[in-house]
Amino acid sequence: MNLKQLAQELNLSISSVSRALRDSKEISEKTKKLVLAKAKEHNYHANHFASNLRKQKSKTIAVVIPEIANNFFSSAINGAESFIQKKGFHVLIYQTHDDVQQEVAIAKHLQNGRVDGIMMSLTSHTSSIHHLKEIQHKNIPLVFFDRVPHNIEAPKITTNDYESALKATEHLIKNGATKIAILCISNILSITNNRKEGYEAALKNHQLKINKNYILTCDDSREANKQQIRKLLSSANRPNAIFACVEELAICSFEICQELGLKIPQDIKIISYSNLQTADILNPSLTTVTQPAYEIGKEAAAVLFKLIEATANEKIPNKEIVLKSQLFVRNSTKK
Amino acid sequence: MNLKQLAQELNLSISSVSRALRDSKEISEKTKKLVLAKAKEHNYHANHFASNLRKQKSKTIAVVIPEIANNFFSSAINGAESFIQKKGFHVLIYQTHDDVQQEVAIAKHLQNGRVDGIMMSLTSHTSSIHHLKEIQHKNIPLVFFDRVPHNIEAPKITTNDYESALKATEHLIKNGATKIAILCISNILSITNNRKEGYEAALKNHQLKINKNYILTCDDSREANKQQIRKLLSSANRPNAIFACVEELAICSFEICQELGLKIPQDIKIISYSNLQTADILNPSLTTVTQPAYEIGKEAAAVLFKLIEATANEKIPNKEIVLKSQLFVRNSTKK
DNA sequence: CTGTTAGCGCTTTCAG
DNA sequence: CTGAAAGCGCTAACAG
Repeated sequence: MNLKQLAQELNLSISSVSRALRDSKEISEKTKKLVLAKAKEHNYHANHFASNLRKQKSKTIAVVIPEIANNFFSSAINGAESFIQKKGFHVLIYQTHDDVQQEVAIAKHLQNGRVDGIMMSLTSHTSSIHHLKEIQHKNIPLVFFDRVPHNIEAPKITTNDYESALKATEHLIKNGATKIAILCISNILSITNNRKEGYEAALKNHQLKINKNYILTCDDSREANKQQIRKLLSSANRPNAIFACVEELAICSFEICQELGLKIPQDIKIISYSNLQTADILNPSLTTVTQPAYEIGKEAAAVLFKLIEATANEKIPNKEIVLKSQLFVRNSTKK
Repeated sequence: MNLKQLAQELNLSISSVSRALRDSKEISEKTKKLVLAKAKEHNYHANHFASNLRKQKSKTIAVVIPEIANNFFSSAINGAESFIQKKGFHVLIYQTHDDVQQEVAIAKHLQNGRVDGIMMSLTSHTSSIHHLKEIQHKNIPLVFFDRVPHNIEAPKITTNDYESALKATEHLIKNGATKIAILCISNILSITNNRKEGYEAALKNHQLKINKNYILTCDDSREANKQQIRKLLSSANRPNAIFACVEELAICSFEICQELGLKIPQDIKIISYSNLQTADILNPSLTTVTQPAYEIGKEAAAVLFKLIEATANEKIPNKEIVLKSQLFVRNSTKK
């Protein structure tokens, strides 16, 4: 069922029917009703591709993230969607699985014009930004969030990793920790660097030495990470606290502690960046620093729409918006 | 940059360029190379809408789920995507937020032909299936997973809720539970009914009476649910075990236990259906029954592609495929 | 208020 | 092997 057939049945021209369906004020109420009724009767829905081709816009936004089965990103999507939906747009989700090649492939694909805007969070290994520049050259509005590139001009929404890490580390120090290890992920990402810097600043502020052996850089291999942590926690000079940059590493640490018979928090305190909303309930010994995932997604979407709705002559500043993380200590926040 | 412009620059016809780009064997290797080089130079990408309009297919699949920020569904999407991507298709995700109206709106929207197939998991309140029938009438391949309707002919992928609930309840009984409560969600959903039936069967098998007061039907209001559980656990005849049909209800129970000073598992044992992969690590006192979320998504996608790839005369049976859940007891499964 | 018409950019016969 | 041309279904400028 298409416009042509509808028009024939109604003895109207295609354009009148089209206009009636789109509630144009050039059409009389009477015809509108007639058309609407017929359309409903035949369960007519305008072809998406034809109208998009004609209008050169799709009312859809692409969200590119490393992994969907990740509490942070799924919450961020939720925030983004809440905004996008209000605008009557749709969401197309692409996962890179933290693989640069896939990120590049997706970036190429998105140049075909199927979306009106793109929200992106990079893989841990993205260093070349050629594929991102290409998108910008095609004038497709582009906003980065969380895992953002530092060498490209574009709006970026991030959290204050530095400050949060500093607070988290200080929390450990205040609770008696003296030898604090940090578990990082890939150090290409700015989030890792910021978190590490916050950690180091906290140590300095409290006259604690930075011990290189206490700084672990982990990767995607769970077993290798556990081995590193095991070595650290079995060593003569083992730390009495751990700051995990991501939850996965905190969980690995839990397992190693159990393996080695170390008690939490007596023998060793653990604090973690976490986006598993229920983590603190499921495990009272885990103190967490929580990123406002939902808000980041929502804010990124809001900025993206500013770009989309901006007229050609208007210029939106490419500033970085920094949202605050929350230190979430179970004892002090629960009644 | 479009075909026309490319053709002009190359002194070729539009159709030749189009063919070359799609690697047609009607084109000489020489011209192909020329075309490919030019295309790359100009960073050309075929317009998605134009080619879809022409070909009447989009190589994209819609996945409709209640909520993305939910471990089960995000894992299911992951499984689906792994399959869909291999086929060179894309994924369009729609959230209903467990709202029937939104589900209907999405179903209507998807009739515009923007996707080649649909995977769907219903809201807890979907009872009318008119909007689902409409999709079928438009001959858009449709597959249901997890939250499936019982009164419509279509492929459905589910887990064996009955058997899993039975095993979970028996696990409690074997560990000394005699008064077992069940926390259900909306009883329109077949999953709830199956889980309840499994629970009841286990009780019968062990000569335990079914106590109506021990069967709670919860809804979307966290506070109301907690109030119900609080009442149950403060009552004179309080149960010594709980089987939670969803994790959220287990977490509520934890909180109430803490509030009332009940010890787990001494005073009360809790077992839960759970899809939070890390739940057992984060909380050793929680025994879980885990659905194979990833596999469900993957299987649903596989079945959907059978429908998509089936020729008109072929018929794919609309049978329900049941995947097995896993009982996940920390002590017995960890080394 | 309604109709005619010219494309949007691409694929695909059909004709050479 | 290459080109001309029709048309996917819709929208919007233009004409009445």
